[in-house]
Amino acid sequence: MDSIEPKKTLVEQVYEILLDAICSGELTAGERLNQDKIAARLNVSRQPVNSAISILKANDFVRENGRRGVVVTEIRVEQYNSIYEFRSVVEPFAVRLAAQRLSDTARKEAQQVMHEGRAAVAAHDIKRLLNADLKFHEMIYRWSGNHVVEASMRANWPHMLRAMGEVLRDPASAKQSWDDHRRILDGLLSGDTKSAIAAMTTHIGDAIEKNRRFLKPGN
Amino acid sequence: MDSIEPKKTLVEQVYEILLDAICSGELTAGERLNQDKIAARLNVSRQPVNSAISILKANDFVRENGRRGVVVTEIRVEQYNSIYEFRSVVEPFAVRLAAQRLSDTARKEAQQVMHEGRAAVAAHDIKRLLNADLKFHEMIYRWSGNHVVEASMRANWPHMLRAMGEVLRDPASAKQSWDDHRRILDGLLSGDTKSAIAAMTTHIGDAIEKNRRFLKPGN
DNA sequence: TTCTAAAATTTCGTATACGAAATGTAAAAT
DNA sequence: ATTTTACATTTCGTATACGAAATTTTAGAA
Repeated sequence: MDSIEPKKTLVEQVYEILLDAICSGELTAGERLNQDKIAARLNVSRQPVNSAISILKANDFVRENGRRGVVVTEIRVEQYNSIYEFRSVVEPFAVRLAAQRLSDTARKEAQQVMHEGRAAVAAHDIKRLLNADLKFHEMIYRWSGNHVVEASMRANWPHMLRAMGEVLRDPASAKQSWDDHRRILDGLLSGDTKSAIAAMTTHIGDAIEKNRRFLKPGN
Repeated sequence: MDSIEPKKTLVEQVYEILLDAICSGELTAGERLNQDKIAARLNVSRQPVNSAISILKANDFVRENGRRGVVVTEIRVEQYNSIYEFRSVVEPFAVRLAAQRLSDTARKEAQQVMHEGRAAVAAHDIKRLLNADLKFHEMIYRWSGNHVVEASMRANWPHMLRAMGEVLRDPASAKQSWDDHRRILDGLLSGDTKSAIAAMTTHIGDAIEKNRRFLKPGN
């Protein structure tokens, strides 16, 4: 029997909708958020919208306008560099931890995730690719058994989504990415931790390189 | 001329007050937060309290009760292990980055922070020690020039505060801690990056060891 | 007394109301 | 025509109001 799902409040729903809109680019950087309009659009009162925006602000997805209300926080290339610099240490670390703590169901789970990833590559579906990518890395974080690793990366992922769409539009990059994923999992599941870590390091290094190429500086 | 101070909203003020109460132990783990009482206590309406609690919930400082309202999230020893495991990689990394990006004012800043740290040790003042410790590590994060490192550690710091008080109550530990800090800064400022990183690694390793001794399992 | 069920009370999420500050507009003064 | 100033409008932060769900209390039945 499954545990009871905790019915989401309007605040949480609004938060998720707004965050998704920001990450997908529906709300562009610098764009102002009008509480009345959002409330009307979502058919709720202004109150849950106001609360949701407070959370977005606390998590740095929007910032004070100075004048009135808030605007979507601009992301600078510098911030992507920071995220990738961070990942270049944390992701291989997660692999190292995962290697020590692999569970019995890992192999089955890995198969499913790889399958979905390959399908997304074949389908050339950006949204699906982003989702599959998230699933892969979240799986590694989970396997690491370290909740702080999970939480820290989860905090950064929405920011990354805003850039990854660009990179994954290139089919060759998408395929390369899942070849890397394959190599990481092979290493992990065969007990060859060193090569798994090396594969992850390369994977992130490549991602940095691609971002540098696809993202124009000055953003 | 200084820029205009961004007057804090009630929501932000309430959030900070509640977070501080949680970190300092004034609100204990498992304790329920009553919106009406908090609002009355702080002389505000329930509305900003409600918003602040939404943020606390999103950041995992409180959790749904199941019955009514929210309670302060319990911290398990396992979570401290996760935080320290995380720090054992991120903190030396921050030192490595800081070494590459040291600014001109670093030496002066280091002196001030060390001075305050020594004073706090001498004064046997826990609150002051916690604050000085935070200041030291925040300085390193800042020097790293990586905002994600800064943000990730800032997210974890409140959780850590809840345990650090215990450890720093031991004067010997407090002194040891600032001897470590000294060694880290000496390495950084003299250009001996390797020994700075090694000192930080030792520092975190010691902290893990102390936590293991001071914190009873099962918490 | 102990159990049960209905009534009263709490307490939350959300809607609506209100005042203040910022923004927009239009008429008067230059 | 341009600038200034007074007035209207927008829009936010916060207070208050309201309904629903959970909890507690109360009262009657066993």
